[in-house]
Amino acid sequence: MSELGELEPVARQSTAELIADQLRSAIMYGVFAPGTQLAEAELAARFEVSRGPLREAMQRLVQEGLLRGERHRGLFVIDLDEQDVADIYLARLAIERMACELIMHGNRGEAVAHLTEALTELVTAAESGDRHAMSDADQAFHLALVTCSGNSRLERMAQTLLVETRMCLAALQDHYPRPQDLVAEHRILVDAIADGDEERLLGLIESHMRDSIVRLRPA
Amino acid sequence: MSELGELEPVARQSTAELIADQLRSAIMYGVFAPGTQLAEAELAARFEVSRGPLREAMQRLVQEGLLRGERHRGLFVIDLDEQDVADIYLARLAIERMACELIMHGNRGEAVAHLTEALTELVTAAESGDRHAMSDADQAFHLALVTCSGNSRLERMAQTLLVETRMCLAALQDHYPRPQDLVAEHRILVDAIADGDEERLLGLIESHMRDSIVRLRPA
DNA sequence: ACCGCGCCGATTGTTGACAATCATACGAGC
DNA sequence: GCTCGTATGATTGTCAACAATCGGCGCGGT
Repeated sequence: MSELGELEPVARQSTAELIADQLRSAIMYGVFAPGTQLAEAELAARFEVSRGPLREAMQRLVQEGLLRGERHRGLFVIDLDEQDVADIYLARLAIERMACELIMHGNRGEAVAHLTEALTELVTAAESGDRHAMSDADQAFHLALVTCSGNSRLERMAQTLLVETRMCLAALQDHYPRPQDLVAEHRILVDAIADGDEERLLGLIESHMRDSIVRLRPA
Repeated sequence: MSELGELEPVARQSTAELIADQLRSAIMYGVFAPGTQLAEAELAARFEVSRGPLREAMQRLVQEGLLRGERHRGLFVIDLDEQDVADIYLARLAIERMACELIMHGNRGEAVAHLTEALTELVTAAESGDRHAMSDADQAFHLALVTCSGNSRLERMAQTLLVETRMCLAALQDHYPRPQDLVAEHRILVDAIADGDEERLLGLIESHMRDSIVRLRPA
């Protein structure tokens, strides 16, 4: 074979991780609305596993902060108030700002490549007018941004925060910007990176987040 | 009774959370060195619970990134290389920097009060010369800093990062600054907050983290 | 009518047993 | 002598049953 280096250990996710991914996705898209109780028996039956692995998966989400547990009563999807919205976006700002700095002082070229691709997806979604697809692309863009920083801890944190962001959008009637504005907002980010203009980039990210907070304020 | 508002719901932690806290602490202090496998049967016997709750607790730590799982093989404490050290401190910088900003634009007085108390503990520890106590106080100070920001998500992230920080210190022969320097480093942070000098504060936090990275470099 | 009490179904918490997989040691074959 | 295949013990993954707790209902008392 031509290259031997790209051989990776065969991915073996644990059952708990598989289930956690599905649950996280369901929570993210609002399949389980905030405050909803997750009944063990019912979910276990649906996933066709026993309650053991399911409980392991749910404990992961508790640790992640997506579920809140009341002893002997059950696990519930967290509810998000205005304070949470602000907390989430400010935490994202902290993470993504650092990611931007790392990108600017790291492999900028690769980041531009990946983000340009993510931006293309966003444009496609915007043209389709599908809000769901736009949100997906938006989320993917920001995750790509953090991934490009090369800091796996930032990436993990961003992942959770993006899920919570999506919960806000689902819960708060999706106060989303116009498609063309959404694209423009992200394009200028890529441009700033490509131009190597760190100061501008950091200002843009900050506006991006702070604007989102006020946009979602009058829930 | 004089005040009724301070009544809190009786704390009912789940068994998984209790166990997770103990395990996290053990990992943090290096009781389980990086790379060590956590044997279920042995730990379950030690905690005097069955493997069920123990596994739930361990899944929490996996989600937290403190354990790495290999299917059908077991769970292992993550190992930390030089890259991880940098990742951890830069992630901390992201979090704590934002915490500083929130404090400066929020309830500065309360923050100064809490941090001054934490600083006092640090001084006491420094005077005792006990490295362990100094690390504890150092960690408590930084956690207090993030807690004062009032952002629970930042707080949760900081908690995990501080555990990892401690792992670095334990693994890398505790390349720790001199006691008086440690105290000074933190005192100027409190001073900057008290003075309301945000720019200085942010610069200090950044130095604090970046210096730590280079200090731990020649492992 | 209202409050307290106790019962009952339902759900969560926990356990021990069973199945599947892995790591190691041993022996056969080349 | 080395490699490959196999048996074995140990550990993880999964499950179904048991125990404990919760929420709601009805009953009796005041």
